[in-house]
Amino acid sequence: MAGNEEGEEAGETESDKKIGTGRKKIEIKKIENKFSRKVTFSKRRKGLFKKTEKFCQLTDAEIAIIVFSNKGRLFSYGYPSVEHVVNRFLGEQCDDQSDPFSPEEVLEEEPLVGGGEEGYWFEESIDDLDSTKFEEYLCYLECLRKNLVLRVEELIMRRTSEIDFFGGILKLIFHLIY
Amino acid sequence: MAGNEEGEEAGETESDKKIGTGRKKIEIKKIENKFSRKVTFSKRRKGLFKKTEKFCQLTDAEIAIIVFSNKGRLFSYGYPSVEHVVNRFLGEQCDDQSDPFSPEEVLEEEPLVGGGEEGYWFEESIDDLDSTKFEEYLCYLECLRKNLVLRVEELIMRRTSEIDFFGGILKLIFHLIY
DNA sequence: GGCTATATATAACG
DNA sequence: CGTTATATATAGCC
Repeated sequence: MAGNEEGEEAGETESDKKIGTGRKKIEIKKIENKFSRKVTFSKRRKGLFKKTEKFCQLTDAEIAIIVFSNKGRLFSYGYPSVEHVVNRFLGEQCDDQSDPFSPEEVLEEEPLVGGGEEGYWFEESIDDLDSTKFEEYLCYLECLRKNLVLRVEELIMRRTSEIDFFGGILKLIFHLIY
Repeated sequence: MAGNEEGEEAGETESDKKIGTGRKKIEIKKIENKFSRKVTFSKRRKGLFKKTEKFCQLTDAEIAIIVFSNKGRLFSYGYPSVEHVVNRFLGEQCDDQSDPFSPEEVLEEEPLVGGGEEGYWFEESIDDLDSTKFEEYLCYLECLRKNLVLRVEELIMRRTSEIDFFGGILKLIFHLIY
């Protein structure tokens, strides 16, 4: 209330009423001044991450936020973790929720191969393996190929956008070889 | 200025001065009431995404934000795209960008495995194969895994554009399984 | 980094 | 979903 437009003249007898410093509305365009941009980046990034944190604490949502400054520095925050959310995101790519397909999870679970979590990553040559390990290893390779075929076919079947398709493939690859 | 403490009694002759509705400070804990949580989720998500957009427009940063509501709905925003940033993020995980690799073509050539053009696509169970074929098949699977690992690592090392990266992966997959 | 005035986001309500 | 009081974020300056 009582906003006298511009003139800020005379009669400033209040001692604890600092004037002349305040904020202006800025337009949302790239800040050209390098230094100002850096300052704004720092301040707003801090605010953004803080807001992000509050958001997921309040709403119990899973979230990932990844930022690269134009200088290339990486900042990220995630709940429960960036990787978790990113993986879930990549997994969702091949299975749209508007699709009345069977709602079973496609990625994200199943060891895929009989090797358990650690997988089979043998440094030795095949000859060094005893027959049991060898059989397991063979099964692993078998499963690798089969899963590859199945998953790729599955992905092809569904009509997702190209980029989604590729994202799913990438997730698949990592899942299978590591 | 002129904030009369509490008493808001009498003399409310201004017609366009609604009183009595305002906001309280809330504590940052999971909102237990399901409906309130949903409302807060919607409002804050909107605000968060808006802020995110302004942030990257002002500072020219690359950003990805991915949200899953506790009901499982996915929301995301990215500049230049979620996928781009996520991939850059995944790339950073294993290798720092200060590496100027040679720009030679990675894909497009080499049969990759000793199986010849037709590949090995066995319908029969392993037991039905004679020992020679079995060994060949084993070798094929071996090579499949090794090539997968090598190629993916190779692709990750090099900083090619996103679409090239995915395109390469896709070609690789088809090459390996068909 | 801290400060202050102002712009923005948003809780409680209709 | 619109409104309004209030909490928060932050531009400009130190």
